[in-house]
Amino acid sequence: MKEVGKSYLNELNDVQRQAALCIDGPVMVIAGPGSGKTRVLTYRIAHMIHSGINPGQILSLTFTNKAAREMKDRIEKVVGTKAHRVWAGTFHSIFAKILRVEAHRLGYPNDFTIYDTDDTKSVLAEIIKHLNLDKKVYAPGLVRARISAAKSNLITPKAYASNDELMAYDRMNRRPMIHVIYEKYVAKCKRAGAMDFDDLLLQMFRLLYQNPDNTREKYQNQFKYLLVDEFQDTNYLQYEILKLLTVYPGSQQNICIVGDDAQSIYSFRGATIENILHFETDFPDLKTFKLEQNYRSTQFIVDAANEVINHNKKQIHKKIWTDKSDGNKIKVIKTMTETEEGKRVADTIIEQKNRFNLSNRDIAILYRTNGQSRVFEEQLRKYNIPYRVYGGLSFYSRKEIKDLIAYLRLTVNDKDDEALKRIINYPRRGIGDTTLDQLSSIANDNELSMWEVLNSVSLNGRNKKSLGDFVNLIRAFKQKAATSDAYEIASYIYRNSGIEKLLKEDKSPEGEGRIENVISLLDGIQEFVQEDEVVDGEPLSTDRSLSAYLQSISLMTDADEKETDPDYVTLMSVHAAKGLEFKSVFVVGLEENLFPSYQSLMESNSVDEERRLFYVAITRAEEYLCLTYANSRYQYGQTRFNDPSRFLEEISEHNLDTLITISKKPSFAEPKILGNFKPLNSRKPAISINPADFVASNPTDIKPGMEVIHLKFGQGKVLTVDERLVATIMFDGLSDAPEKRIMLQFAKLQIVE
DNA sequence: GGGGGCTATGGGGGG
DNA sequence: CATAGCCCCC
Repeated sequence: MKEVGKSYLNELNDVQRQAALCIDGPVMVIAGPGSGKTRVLTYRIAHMIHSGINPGQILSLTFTNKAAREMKDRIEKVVGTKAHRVWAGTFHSIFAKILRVEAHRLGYPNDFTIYDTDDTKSVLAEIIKHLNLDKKVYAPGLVRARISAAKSNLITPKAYASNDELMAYDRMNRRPMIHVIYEKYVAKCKRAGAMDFDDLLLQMFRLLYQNPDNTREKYQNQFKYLLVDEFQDTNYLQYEILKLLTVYPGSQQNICIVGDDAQSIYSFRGATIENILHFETDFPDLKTFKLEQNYRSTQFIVDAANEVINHNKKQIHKKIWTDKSDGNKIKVIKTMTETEEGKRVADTIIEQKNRFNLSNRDIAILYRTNGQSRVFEEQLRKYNIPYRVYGGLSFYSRKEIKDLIAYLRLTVNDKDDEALKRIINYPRRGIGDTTLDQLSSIANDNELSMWEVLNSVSLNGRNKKSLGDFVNLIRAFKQKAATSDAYEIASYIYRNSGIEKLLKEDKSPEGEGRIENVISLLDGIQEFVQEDEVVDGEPLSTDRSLSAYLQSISLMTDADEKETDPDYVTLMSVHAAKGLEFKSVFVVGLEENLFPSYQSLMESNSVDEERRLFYVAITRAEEYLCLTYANSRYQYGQTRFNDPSRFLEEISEHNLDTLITISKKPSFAEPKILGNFKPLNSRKPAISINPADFVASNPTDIKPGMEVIHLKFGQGKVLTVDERLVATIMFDGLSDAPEKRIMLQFAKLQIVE
């Protein structure tokens, strides 16, 4: 598309155009789902650049790297390669980039390590152990959450200890030592030259607030124009950083925030909608725009979404509407088990592909928890439908990848104790737990890194050689790293650390998969080194060091990886789907205790957040929306029976397609046997099998020839019972393998009178 | 110090 | 059900 002048502005509606053109002073855009928010942001930036603003002065913060990359691509289509000069990225990645230049002013090395959640928990576990605290009471995950919340609210360890509310809360939960752990954790990270995810924000804040060498003015001048996407998901700390960058004498306050309170789904990591309210008072000259027209979805979907979200009381008033009047009603599928749910979804995908000529890439399956992906994967595989699972175990969290990366990390930053602990005995070199404990104790007591201990203290007999070999190995790597690019050193380490040899010993398919993964990691490093893009006559990046590479991947998630063949069905969590859209969307597992989640039902108010999450889920759909739930679900080693999700009832019937009740044999689903079938929109949620009504018969009473009901398999006839009380039963409802062997002592059978 | 097998425990979303 | 952690034995 060749653009002359500013004709791109014709592609915006009135409100969108006003929001895009209003580039001076504070602006707030409240943008409903599918309202063209990204389009506004894109054209706004394009317009800025067209108006002569230096792209390098524009800072555009998003929540995923993917969103940032998309935006850059779209800006590039309008303004050309100058788009690359825009600072666009996530809060974490942009700040990490800045801190790589500035960290030394705060007492960190510029090539600091970024600790992921696992590293953090491992550091905490060590501190908890060292303090002789019970690790069951001080569960690292819990402690991490407390510390993370403190950092996100700018509460230092000292402030934490003198904060009555926090201390009282910890005492009440019998964890009065959290503030001590917090203090030690901060010190230990600093000693290790490491920042956790929260530190990337916190240290950026310190850099601006404490202002060493006038860094505050430097970045205030650097970033004259700020844009923040998904503002409802920012936390207190992020907001304070934004204020430091924009609120100062003489500032033009060119900051544009875009958000939707109805799509706030990250309060668990400290996001607060309060920020929107504060924004209005902190920037009194604010101009507000509301984008209310939904261009994405058809009428039934928009209506349903409005119905659902209106159950939340606290909201910024807006009315989302669409002019796409025709469309398909929302399909609801109920199944007996989660396996059947997977099968029905796969069937429906085949049907949609044939009837509506959809490609795989038009289709997404969205779930509340990553663990739900498995059944859908199995069924899609059966039908040979290509799919891609996002989230869950990311490439970089695979063991073999983490192992090699740990070598790279230690080579770059020898103070990185977490990396050292991971590889000091991998591959095995006879350094066991005892030695490791001693090392870490000495390190803790003397406030040294383990590497420093290894290099200074003379260790006793038995391990002397293996420890010495390890030190020499890492020294050799460090020496090589000084003169090599990231790829050369990484492949050198792969070959010489013993990892290659170890992996090649394993001839199993899994083992070969691990080698492939490591090879593709090395390929990725090579790609990084060979990056040759030139913008405005300058190379995009010049730093090909290992350190630069590690930083580039540490904030990457699975969802950010490049597509090779783009025609896949997408499987992802609802959280990960935010900002995306698909022609056809399946939202699965709509059951109480799953969506809304069990945890959310325990805490007051958090059902509202689950509802917003559901709102996000259904508004991803353009034309076809299908909601599914299963009557029973195998969870945590047992069959659970959950009511249909309350959210289903919040959609009125005229937006829904006929409820499909699925069962191979109708008799299985007949109310007269199992009872309690009710239409979906009745006041009380439908409970197809109420476990409370089910009375298990005494195992010894069950004899061959009897008709029995099984909670999961339905009705069947007992064929035999053996001496160990194992019955063979022929179930009416099971077509594949109707004969099941049931252990009567677990009493899931009721005799039919 | 290493490895196998058993038990207890947890169990959400992500940068 | 998965995994971490523990115990026990080599």
